[in-house]
Amino acid sequence: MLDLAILGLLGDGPLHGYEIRRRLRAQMGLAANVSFGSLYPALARLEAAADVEVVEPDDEAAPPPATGSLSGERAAMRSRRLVPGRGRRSKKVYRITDKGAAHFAALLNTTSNGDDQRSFGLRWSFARHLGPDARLALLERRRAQLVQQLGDAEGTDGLDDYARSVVEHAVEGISRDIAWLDDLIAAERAQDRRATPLEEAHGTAVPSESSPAQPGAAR
Amino acid sequence: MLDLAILGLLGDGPLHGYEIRRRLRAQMGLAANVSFGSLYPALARLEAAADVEVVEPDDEAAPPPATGSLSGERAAMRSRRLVPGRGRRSKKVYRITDKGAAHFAALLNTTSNGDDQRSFGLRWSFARHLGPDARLALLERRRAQLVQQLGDAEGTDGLDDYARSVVEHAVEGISRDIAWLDDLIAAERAQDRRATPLEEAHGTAVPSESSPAQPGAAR
DNA sequence: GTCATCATGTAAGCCGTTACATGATTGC
DNA sequence: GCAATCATGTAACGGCTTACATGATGAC
Repeated sequence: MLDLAILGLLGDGPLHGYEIRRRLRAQMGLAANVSFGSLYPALARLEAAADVEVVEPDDEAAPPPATGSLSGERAAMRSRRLVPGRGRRSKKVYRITDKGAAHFAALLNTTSNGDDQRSFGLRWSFARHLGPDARLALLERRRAQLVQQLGDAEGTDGLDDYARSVVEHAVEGISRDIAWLDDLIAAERAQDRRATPLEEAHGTAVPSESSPAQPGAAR
Repeated sequence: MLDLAILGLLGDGPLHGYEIRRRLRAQMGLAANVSFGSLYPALARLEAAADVEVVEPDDEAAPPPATGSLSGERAAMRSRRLVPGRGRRSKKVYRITDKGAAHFAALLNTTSNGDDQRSFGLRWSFARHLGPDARLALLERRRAQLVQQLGDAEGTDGLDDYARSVVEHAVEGISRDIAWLDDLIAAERAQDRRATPLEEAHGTAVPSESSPAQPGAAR
């Protein structure tokens, strides 16, 4: 799960560990309170597996700016600017490799993982890397989970006011999450219909980079 | 944290492991998906520490029904009914000891613990065992945490629609949680004022079992 | 008599945290 | 030059999950 997050962030441009952590806090589902004690070993592991590589300071022009993502490029520039001599210490900027990109796609499409709140938020953050079918599948799997959680809640008999308030608040939160998912599902369906106006939808399973995403209706 | 939950549930009457797990799913903040692999070792640990003890089948009349809590007593009866000969196997019903009750109080009042969502939900479920001051402190500590999380979120610049929808939804959720806490805090304050109408509040710090709880305004 | 469910337990291992140790950069 | 912050790393440890193994009970 950490690997997924790291590779996904690195997909927008090279970053160093400290910055990766900052973005995880700020952007991802939050509560993603990754500590250095897990982040750096994870980076080392990914480097050993050749999923990422260290960007050497005189290493420019290599990454084609085709994929866009201004923020990532800006961050890379900033870090390059901040390293004058690089006496074999200080910042270590990582870049994702082709192998890493493939690994990322595989992780993202893995259906077997237990999607708890964080896992779902993380995956949905990277939804633009998924095909329309995979997006819908992800949303509906999450929805089913939440519905089941609602079912588990049962009645609040025998609970005092404090305990009951916790359960009721939790139930409200889950209900709102389900409503949110329903909106997202509707938006996805609408976009799919727009993309293929008079076609019978058939085996378009999980194409990795089909429509340009950016539905504009995701709220 | 698991210990806290177990001891708290056992405070309402004897239970066996399977039932404890069922209640954790159903009642506690949910997502408390404790598995047997952690529950049973925890019970064994608590038993070794004399925080809980096994109820022997011909062991009745011992616990005075003073503390109330119908559901707990009913569960105990049921389990007793279900054990005819008890050939040294099947259900193991646990009861909390005085030592365990003290341990529970200590855990509940511990302020140092990192209160994430679950931890807070769990503690607030047991808020009736806390004094008015401790209750308010718990609420306000949690509120401060959420406010800080909101601050960490920052802007959503550079994010695509998918990632932005995740962040925005998370922010909404946190805002709602804060509003909920504000309601609870107001209710607690109102109740405190009702309890001590024309007194200057001074050193009433953390009395463990003062007012009979059940404020009736916690929603 | 056999199947589903209730019920208890053990073992291996992952994933991540806390605490510690250290070096580089920047502002005052 | 000193402090605060940025930045990277290691080591010990802990909690919880998964998978496995087993026994009792009740329904049909």
